[in-house]
Amino acid sequence: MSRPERVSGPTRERIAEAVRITGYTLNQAARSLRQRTARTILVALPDIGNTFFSTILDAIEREAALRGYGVLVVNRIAGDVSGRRLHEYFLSNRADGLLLLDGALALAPLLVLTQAPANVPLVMACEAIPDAPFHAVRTDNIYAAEVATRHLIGLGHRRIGHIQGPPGNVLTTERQTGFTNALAASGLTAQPEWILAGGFTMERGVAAAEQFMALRERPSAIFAANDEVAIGFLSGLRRHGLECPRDISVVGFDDLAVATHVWPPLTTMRQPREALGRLAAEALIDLIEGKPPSRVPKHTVLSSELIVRASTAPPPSVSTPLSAAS
Amino acid sequence: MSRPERVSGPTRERIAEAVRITGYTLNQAARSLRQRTARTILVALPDIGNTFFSTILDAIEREAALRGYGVLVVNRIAGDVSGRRLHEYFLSNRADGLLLLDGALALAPLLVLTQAPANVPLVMACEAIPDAPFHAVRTDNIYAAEVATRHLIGLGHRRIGHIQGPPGNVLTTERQTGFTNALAASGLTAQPEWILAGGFTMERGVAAAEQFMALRERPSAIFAANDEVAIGFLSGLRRHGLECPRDISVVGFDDLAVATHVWPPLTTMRQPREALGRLAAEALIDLIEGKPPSRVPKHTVLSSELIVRASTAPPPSVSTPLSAAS
DNA sequence: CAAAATCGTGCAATCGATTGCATTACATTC
DNA sequence: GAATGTAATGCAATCGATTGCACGATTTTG
Repeated sequence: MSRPERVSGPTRERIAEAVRITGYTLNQAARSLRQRTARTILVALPDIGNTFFSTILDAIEREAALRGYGVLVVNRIAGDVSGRRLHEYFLSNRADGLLLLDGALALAPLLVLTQAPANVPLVMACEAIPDAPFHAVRTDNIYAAEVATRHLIGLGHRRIGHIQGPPGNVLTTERQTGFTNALAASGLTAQPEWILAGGFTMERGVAAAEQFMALRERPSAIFAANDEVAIGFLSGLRRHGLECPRDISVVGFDDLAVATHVWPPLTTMRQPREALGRLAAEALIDLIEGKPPSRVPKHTVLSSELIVRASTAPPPSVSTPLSAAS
Repeated sequence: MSRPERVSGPTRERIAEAVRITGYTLNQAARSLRQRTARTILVALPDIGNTFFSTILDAIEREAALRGYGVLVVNRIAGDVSGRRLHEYFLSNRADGLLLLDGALALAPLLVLTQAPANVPLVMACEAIPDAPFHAVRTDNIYAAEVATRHLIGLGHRRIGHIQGPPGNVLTTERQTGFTNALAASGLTAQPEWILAGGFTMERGVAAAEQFMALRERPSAIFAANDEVAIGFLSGLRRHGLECPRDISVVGFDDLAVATHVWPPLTTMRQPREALGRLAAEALIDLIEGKPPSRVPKHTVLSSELIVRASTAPPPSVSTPLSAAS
């Protein structure tokens, strides 16, 4: 069944006919055993419940199905420090490759997994562990954060703060770096207390709002590490009577579907989630099926796009923005 | 390895030791082939990208992992009318059971799947196909819709409308039935044009808002089939300058995480999503591992809870609500 | 103490598709 | 026509864990 080109045309037809009549279907377990292949990829996520990831998972599943692969999911892998759970899937031959959407895992167990003798094909998506020798499909977070921050500067804001992502996450570092870069390029700096502890959840956004309200001197604009934390932040501010964008401007990151529908509609950096998922799945399956992978891990870098909505406006004191058009 | 009780204590220890030294792990493909079992369940979803489902998937994955099962996901199965894709997973022995979260599938192919000779264990979750002989874990949608509608009536609303779910979905019918029941019990009826075409997405909610704005006589309150459509509806109304709850009250359904953080925070029926997912996975795995299933399919019915937030208030004209406390 | 029952271990067959080699049939070349 | 080559088919071995039976050792029972 796996190499029909070996038999002649007529015979192939006879076989197809027999398959039709008897309703034969290939037993995947037997094939897996013999071929040492599972036609399945394992997708490891930090949190399926998060729309950001579930949309990407959607794209992954679609691409994988097209190429005849099943998709196994493991969620909340962060707790699995030793990578034990992931290892088991491969040692037991249940999956052919790993698509990793969590940059917070320990590097060592992953190296063990990808190097001889295991040699598990691995592609990281969205969150790439820095300097790790893995293929990755990601966006340029530093640059995108610069664009977001420049947007605020362009509107005339001078006191600009940042809500961080979760501690220890690559994206947190990158987005904050872009933020700082953009400020520096305009000769601005953020007070240390304007860097608010955050995370990637709405609850953390609410907490950041409390932290914000307690500030002596408040920024007039905030660049939030993602949409969820931005939405929570806005919701928290509202309880204190602050209004966006009248009192404060907020930029998010991701462009979740809900970002257009909250009030005010959120200005944000749109990440090409569909493409991220699709390309990552493609890359992984190519790696699985292809020749031995090139020694240098390839990074595919997609770009994000600024989507301007109503959550950003010139600061209260400035009536004529310096370069709002940019 | 699969029945350690067959060997004596000392021997078992020696084996454990050998496993440790050699780093042996069981080849799942070989076991699957011999045992005709995959230790994997297949979860079929209408849309992973939707938070509602992804949260449930989260719970399913957790429960499955506890019991040593992997989770394969198939998304957007609605397009697969013949059930071909689902069939293949079982014919090829890749999964031991099916957890179906989509009530919109054709019944016939599912019956073929669950009956001899295939006999695939199947549990439906959330959306149970009516009168189908399958086990199910679900909530009482009719009753919950009644509760939601009664809440509006209790606030003093008399002109109450409904945004429907997607056509052909069980939940659409059930929630509308509960809505109509509650009105009838209070001697009220909804004008036919107050029943707005909707769906389960924010986009449909925006469209429903347009439909709403075009009405001659507008309801003072709306019961929406779910939170997403409610959020889209509110967002659409805002563009026309209508304010909630001043001009209109809205009740949603599901209690998505974002429901607290939109403006105004949404009054909604909370569905126990974590429990739905967990119990469904439990039921399915019991079915897979257990004795031949009882001939009568069992429905586990969980209840939803009214969460009152700021999107509902007495109607503009009524200053003293009749029984707002209820 | 013999007979019966129980327990533990060893062994060969099995699940079903794939794989590479051996064999046969047929076409091509000198 | 013989020799060489190619294409198609047949066949047995293989992947690795499980399964049930057979056998020997040990304990229980009459």
